[in-house]
Amino acid sequence: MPELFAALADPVRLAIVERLLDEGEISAGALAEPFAISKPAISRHIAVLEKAGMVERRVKKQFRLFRIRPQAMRDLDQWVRRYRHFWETSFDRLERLFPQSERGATDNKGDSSNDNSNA
Amino acid sequence: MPELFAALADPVRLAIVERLLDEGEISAGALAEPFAISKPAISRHIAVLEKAGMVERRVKKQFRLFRIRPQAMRDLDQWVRRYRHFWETSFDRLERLFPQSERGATDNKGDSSNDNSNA
DNA sequence: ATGTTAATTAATCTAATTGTTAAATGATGT
DNA sequence: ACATCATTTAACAATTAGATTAATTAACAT
Repeated sequence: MPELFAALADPVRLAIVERLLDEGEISAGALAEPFAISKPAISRHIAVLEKAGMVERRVKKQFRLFRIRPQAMRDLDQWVRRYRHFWETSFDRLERLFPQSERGATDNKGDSSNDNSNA
Repeated sequence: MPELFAALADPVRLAIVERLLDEGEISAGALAEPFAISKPAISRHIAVLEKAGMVERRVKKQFRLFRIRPQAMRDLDQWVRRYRHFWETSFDRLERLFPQSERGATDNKGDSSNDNSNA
């Protein structure tokens, strides 16, 4: 899983993936076109996606065509779903585990419970 | 989004996130314990998660307690859901467009197959 | 005040990632 | 065989990421 997330962690790669999801099968050259970076750079981004199992290739005439591996999307979906309960509940799970009573309690000398000073 | 994916792209950070999802709020020290790496290293991993909006902290006594930001999970869910149609169909969309006979052959010389690159 | 525990920041090193240009490979067409 | 287009590999420079140890800050407790 970390490798799959890493594949999506680069803005260029994420854009490539989103385009493949939207448009279907696209050649390496066509994928490279919208970007300001060189073709070899794109080629290597695609290689990262392929190694992570995010895309697969086929050869057609002189072109390499790439497409998303649906299983990769399923894997992502399943990871998120596994923790679905976390954000699906009416109010946050942690609000229940550590409710008000506990959050301002203990002679609040240094207890800045709600000190989200970095929000 | 790429920053959020990047936060999950490291095995240590992913393990931290999964533990927070399973167990709720955990202190920095307790998060560090299962790992063989140093505490400063964990501290920086947590900082990455925080910067990406994946976790938030609060201070309680001398401890910093961390928890998942449910919104981050919702963001991930929404990204995947946006392309739900891709893997939700009874069998893969691309399986239909490029069935077995055509797929993955490395010596696919001059494959002049049906040009269904766009659907 | 002083000591103790918790956690972060600083300084530094190594390894991995990302990009470039130039050369090599693969696939087609003449 | 040869020319041509599409893409990848090689070789290298710059940046970022991840780890370590040592020093510093923060919060309590005595």
